Amino acid sequence: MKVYLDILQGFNAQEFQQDLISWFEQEQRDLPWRVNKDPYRVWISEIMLQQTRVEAVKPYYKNFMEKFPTLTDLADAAEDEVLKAWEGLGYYSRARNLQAAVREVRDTYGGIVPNTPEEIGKLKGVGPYTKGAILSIAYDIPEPAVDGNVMRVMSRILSIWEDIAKPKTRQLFEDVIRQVISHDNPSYFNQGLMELGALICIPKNPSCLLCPVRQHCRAFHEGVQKELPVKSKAKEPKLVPIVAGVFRTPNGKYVVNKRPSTGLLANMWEFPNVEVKEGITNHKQQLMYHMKEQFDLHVEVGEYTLNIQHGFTHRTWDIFVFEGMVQQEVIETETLKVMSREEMEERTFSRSHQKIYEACTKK
DNA sequence: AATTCGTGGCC
DNA sequence: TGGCCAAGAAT
Repeated sequence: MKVYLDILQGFNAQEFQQDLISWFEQEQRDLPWRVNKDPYRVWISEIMLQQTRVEAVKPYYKNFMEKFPTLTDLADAAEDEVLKAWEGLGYYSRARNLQAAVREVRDTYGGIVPNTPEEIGKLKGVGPYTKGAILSIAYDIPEPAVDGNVMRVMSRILSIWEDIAKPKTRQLFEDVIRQVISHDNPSYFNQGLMELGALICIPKNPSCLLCPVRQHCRAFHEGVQKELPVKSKAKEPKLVPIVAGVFRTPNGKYVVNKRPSTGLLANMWEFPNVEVKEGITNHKQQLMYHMKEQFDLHVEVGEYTLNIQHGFTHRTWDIFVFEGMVQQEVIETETLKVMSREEMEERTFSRSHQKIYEACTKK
């Protein structure tokens, strides 16, 4: 905490609050979730706005409020109906967690959204940001609500050069906000910071000449507003070599398996494959060994066919594809099947394996 | 701490 | 056109 005292040295928090809040009173956008402070309505908006743009949320929010006007309506609704109302918004676990949390409020808190950090923070889908947003906006409680906007704005205002991509950095900004938040109007203070980040203090080419708090902004005075915030890029994806086998049975069908129900590409179908262990150069032999170990299948591996690269956020698969034949009858299980082309068309394969499929069935 | 989870808009 | 996101949370 001592470190932050240096950051706030000479910063006039009170004038900053006034300028920010006055601006928000004047310039705030007319948004459907700003008609009142109903905690339920605020809650829904905050969940929908997670990682989602305002313009995308608007129509969903309106529709959602017509279908589920009160907390009780949402709690009593069928889950399918809720998911249907969420269809197209993305991050669907938000909808499931939201309804579970709303039911928790109905059953445990008599239908009243709790107003303490401890209680509200326990609700499913309510993390540090959403907790502070509901408490401040709906209940006028001076809690930080630190999202990407707030970190960008405050890193410029106070010239903070910590990497905002690191999870730990959010804690620093929460501590800073606790020191400078308005206790008279925490709602407009928090919303003002986010609105400023959305309209003026935008990521690229911020409109500093229109900014209501530029006289408080250290980055502006130092001319480094475009250098902030510091946000490290995701590190270069690691190249992961993989050997995959397109094995056919004597009657022309294909051997495929289903991925585990958790983790990367959960439940998707694919051609049998294995990550190449470091130092192993004999791909053919490793694939044969994998088929024996994993599926107890003796296979004959033919010649190397093609190479495919497929990118994810943090890794790139470098797939070496071999074609081959199975030398015995395949015992099918839930996760290992022999399929014709027609049967495969009806299953879900990951993109990478669709590429393999197309390449190997073209001829 | 690192991964995963969706979608549409932007330059 | 393809990266880069945008009012994060769960695991």
